[in-house]
Amino acid sequence: MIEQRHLRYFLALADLLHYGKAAARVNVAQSSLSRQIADLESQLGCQLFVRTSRSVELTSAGLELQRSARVVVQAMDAAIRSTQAVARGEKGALRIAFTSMIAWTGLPKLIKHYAASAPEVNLELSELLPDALMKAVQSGECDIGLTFRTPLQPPYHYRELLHETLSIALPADHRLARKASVTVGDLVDEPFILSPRHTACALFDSINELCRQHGFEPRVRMYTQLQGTIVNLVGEGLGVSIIPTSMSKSNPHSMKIVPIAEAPTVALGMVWNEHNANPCLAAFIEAVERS
Amino acid sequence: MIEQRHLRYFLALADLLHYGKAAARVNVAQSSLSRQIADLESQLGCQLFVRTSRSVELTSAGLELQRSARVVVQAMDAAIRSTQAVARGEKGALRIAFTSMIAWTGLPKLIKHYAASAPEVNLELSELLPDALMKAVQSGECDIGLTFRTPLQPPYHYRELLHETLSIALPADHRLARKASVTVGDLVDEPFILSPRHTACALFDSINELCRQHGFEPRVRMYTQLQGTIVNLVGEGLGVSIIPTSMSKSNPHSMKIVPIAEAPTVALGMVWNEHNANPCLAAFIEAVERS
DNA sequence: TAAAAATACTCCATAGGTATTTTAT
DNA sequence: ATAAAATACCTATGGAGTATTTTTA
Repeated sequence: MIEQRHLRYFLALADLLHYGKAAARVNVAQSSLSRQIADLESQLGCQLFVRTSRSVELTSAGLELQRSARVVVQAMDAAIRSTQAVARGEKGALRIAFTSMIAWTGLPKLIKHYAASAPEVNLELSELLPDALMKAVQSGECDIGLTFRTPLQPPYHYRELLHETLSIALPADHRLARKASVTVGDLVDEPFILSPRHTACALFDSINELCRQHGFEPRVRMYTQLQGTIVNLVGEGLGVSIIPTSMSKSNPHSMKIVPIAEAPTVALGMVWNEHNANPCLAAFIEAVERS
Repeated sequence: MIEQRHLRYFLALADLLHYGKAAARVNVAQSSLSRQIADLESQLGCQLFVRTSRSVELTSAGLELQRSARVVVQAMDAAIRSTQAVARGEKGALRIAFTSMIAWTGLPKLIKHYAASAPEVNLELSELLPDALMKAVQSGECDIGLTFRTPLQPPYHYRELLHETLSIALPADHRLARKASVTVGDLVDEPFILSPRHTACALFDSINELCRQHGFEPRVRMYTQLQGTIVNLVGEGLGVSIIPTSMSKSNPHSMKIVPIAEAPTVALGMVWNEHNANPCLAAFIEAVERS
């Protein structure tokens, strides 16, 4: 059977046209090269070289093999490289799911940083609500989820990436918006617009805790899943809310954003399944740890 | 070092996803295949399969290798095939030289026959005068020469392919053209138009011999190298000639062609150098022998 | 005669085979 | 309990090395 070895030896000899030098190039003794070339010729059933004791020349068949053997060894080289690149997570596809509000936080920067470090990885992004996102991570439909803090059991993992501060969001023409300072305590009796607990558990609990510290339970007039929708509804004057500060970018003119004295935060991070064998996932996690 | 063997075994396993069946396909024991795959994985430095005792599955790296390894083995296959095709003279280039008059004889049919049997061989045809043709064969500028009979010493060879009968060529309005029958003897005192001896030795000698049999030496009024030119000059009434009969096709209306009783012929054939290593040459000679 | 390819001979690494063990269902 | 992969162990092919012979310019 003709092996890569035969072709490598052959190419060295075809290039140098000297058994001794060609043998040195491929790091074997002259006799070994001689026998491998003879073996190759006998397997092909034709002469590849015309040799005298003073010169070695390619036959036309040899010339043809030189051309085509180069293709073979290059293909082998490329196969090894690309396979290793895939195994290292430098090539392939990574499916990232994120809750819609993530797009307004610092996480896009993180994805951008990863994308620059892995230019041959195709990213498939999908926007999902937090509970659908967890299902997607669990089912393997996506490799990484970017969402609110979510305590998980193995084989699922959560890794915290950043904290978003929370701010009070008031309609621009709200009576409180004219006051010099507003605190969470001022929101007693105000109608809240929030995401349901199952949609954004960590955020919901933070807000609830905050209100309880000021001695009241928020009166929730509307529940809606997307943070972007909350911002719009507040802007329309339908209520107040406590939102991740960066969400204010979404609708800056119709709202007043008031920082909160206690500087409460909501934690954001990534979730994944440790049994997910996509090498790009490990590379992603590593890239995130380095940045 | 990763060899073709590794890839062939890998492709079998990637295809069948079962060590026993894959081993059977490549005709080795299950244990051999198992160790070769393990060796391949260790040389690549990555897992190619996820195996349990009940199932074998490709990893993403394995999937990439399956794609790229197929390319490698196909390239190897193609390299072997094309090299052997060149060695058998089924692929490559054959440089054929011929004296101009050959184009009017039966030899084009022979070239056509060969060309059909060797569709991947590029033919490079060149028209040369007989002496230039011999030089081209000797220098290796061309592989085959089609010309008049030429006795040669090794390493050069002449092989006779066909005999062209000779005919008397008269201008259509010549006084002899009106006679019921014409023989070579009638050409005494007529001005001949011939090729110089060095240009078409065999033809020149045949004509001379013919005239001598009729008791005269031809009076050559004009020498010109190309047979086509002779035919035209005869047509113009500048003299008579004895030409290969098939040349009459070149200028049929202004000439009278008269068969010669003795049916003399001029021999045509091919010449080549036995040291010429172009495999297409051997294939050509063989094709000519078969036809 | 001298440079270089081919060959003779030896050694040992490893591909391949058989038999057995391990593993997960 | 069973199917299937991995492993242990053995054999022998053949790749590689050294030394020598052959070849031809």
